[in-house]
Amino acid sequence: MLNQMATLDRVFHALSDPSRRLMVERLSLGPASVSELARPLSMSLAAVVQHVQVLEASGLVRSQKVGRTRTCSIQPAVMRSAEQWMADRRTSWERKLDRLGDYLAGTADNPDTPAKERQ
Amino acid sequence: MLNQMATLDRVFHALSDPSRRLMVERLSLGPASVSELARPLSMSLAAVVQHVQVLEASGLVRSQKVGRTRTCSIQPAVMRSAEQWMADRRTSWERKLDRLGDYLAGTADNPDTPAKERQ
DNA sequence: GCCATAGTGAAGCAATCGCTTGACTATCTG
DNA sequence: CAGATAGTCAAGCGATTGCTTCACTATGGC
Repeated sequence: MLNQMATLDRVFHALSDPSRRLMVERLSLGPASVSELARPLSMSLAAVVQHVQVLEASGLVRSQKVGRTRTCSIQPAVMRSAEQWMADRRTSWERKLDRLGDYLAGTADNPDTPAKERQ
Repeated sequence: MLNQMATLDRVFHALSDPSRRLMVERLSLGPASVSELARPLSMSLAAVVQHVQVLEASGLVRSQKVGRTRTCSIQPAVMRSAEQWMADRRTSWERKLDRLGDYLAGTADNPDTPAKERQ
């Protein structure tokens, strides 16, 4: 729960960069080498390697070197946990809105009901 | 699609900070003032205001000032679109893995099948 | 063996981040 | 009205980002 916090830091930070998101999009179609990831990116290969390191540190991507090429692939676990974090907060808020809607509908003909929310 | 990119930048960046995520968690329970958001955070009120501005610029949070207090609340739309982005990439990758599994299972007794993947 | 390919490591640099402080402005409350 | 509360604005500062360049080390194909 303490470490989970730092993981979410890294995952959201990793995804906050458009070049890194492009790499993830490419990798969602299948594994790729670093040079393959670099191809559409108009920046030095060294810069791409640094992006790969950020993705790898976040747990979103795993890579292994075979011969002289490093092949990267997606690791869906932490992606799912970041999704889950967002879904939990969002649905919590949306359920709250729904309950408020029900409350307002239920008290429309009974306006003297106290403002305290129902469970 | 061009603007969507920049929005995702801001949303993921906004969520990459633990203090801002804590604010979102608080807000998922219901609206709150800036001071309320500041309470558990051991930093100056000015810093909290800056965090609120980041959240607001991302579209995750909306706020309005009444009297001297600014009340913040969650705006679930962009949260959902960030979730969707992740889910799309993750499921694309997972479906790919599934097809690979099917392929390997289907050709277990027919190892001469070419390596090209099936559609 | 030679040369192109694929990556690594380190230094450096401008821009951005997260935060502080201090001065200031409203808005309530007694 | 006096003082506390809630927030705003701006300057500044150290740390981190996202790059670059240069030098270097494998590895692979002819």
